Amino acid sequence: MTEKNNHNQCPMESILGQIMGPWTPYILWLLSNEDKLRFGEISARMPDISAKVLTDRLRKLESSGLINRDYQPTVPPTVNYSLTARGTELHGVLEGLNKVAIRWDEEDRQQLSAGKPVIAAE
Amino acid sequence: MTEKNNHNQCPMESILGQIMGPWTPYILWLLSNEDKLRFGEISARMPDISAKVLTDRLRKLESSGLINRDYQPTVPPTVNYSLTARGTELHGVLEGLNKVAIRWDEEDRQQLSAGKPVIAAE
DNA sequence: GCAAGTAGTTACCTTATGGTAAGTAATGAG
DNA sequence: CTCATTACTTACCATAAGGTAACTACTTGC
Repeated sequence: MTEKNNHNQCPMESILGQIMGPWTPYILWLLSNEDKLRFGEISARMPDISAKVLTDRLRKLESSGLINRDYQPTVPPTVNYSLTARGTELHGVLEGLNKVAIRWDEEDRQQLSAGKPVIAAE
Repeated sequence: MTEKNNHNQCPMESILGQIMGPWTPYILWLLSNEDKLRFGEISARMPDISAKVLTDRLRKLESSGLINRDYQPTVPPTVNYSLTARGTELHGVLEGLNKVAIRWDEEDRQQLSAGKPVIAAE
């Protein structure tokens, strides 16, 4: 990790350390929309992440208290992930971010179809 | 980068690719509160980031169109960074995140002073 | 004429991160 | 008896990311 340990300075740094990093917020976003997903379902929605890394992210989110891991010892095993109460508190933020994302995406599309290059400034 | 290129799938992935990653959202958070900061000021507020990495993050944010770089050829040089119009659109999201961060921080402090260990579950 | 000050850049090296492939457990199907 | 299934774990290796130190430019102050 680059963002060091938590509990040092401002709360913002601490929360960023928990939810930032590759894939992590996207996982939260998926779970915040579907309330329960199996490992394989998450994996299918994120084809570019390897099982190793996905496991790692899920473990970290679990130890931060943001997601629950529900292991059912069926054969083959069933593991469901869902947001904790704390995890659901991020829903509003993630939704807000998604709205911005959609807006920018639309703007960029229009720019693109208008013939302009790629980068939008100012 | 791990989150690959942009413009593939959903807008969320694209925006996360731009603002995610170590330090980046914190830089945006700083700029979204102070509307203009010199390189050295950002650096002072983030003592753990090296000049090399900070430069890299600022360049990437600039090329994403989220911040402006205003280089004044004084001696010694003055370089001011500020959010672009697009960059300011993240203010609400960052503020929302900060509110959650502060709430969790308070909760964790109370748990801590109540004697409980470290990790909060469910 | 030497140091200071800002905002970097560059080279070099170490560490962290991530991918791939193989293995594991338990059981039901064929 | 073997395969398929799920959700991993482990070992091994390649690449990416980041730190440190040194260096640049230009002018003012001493």
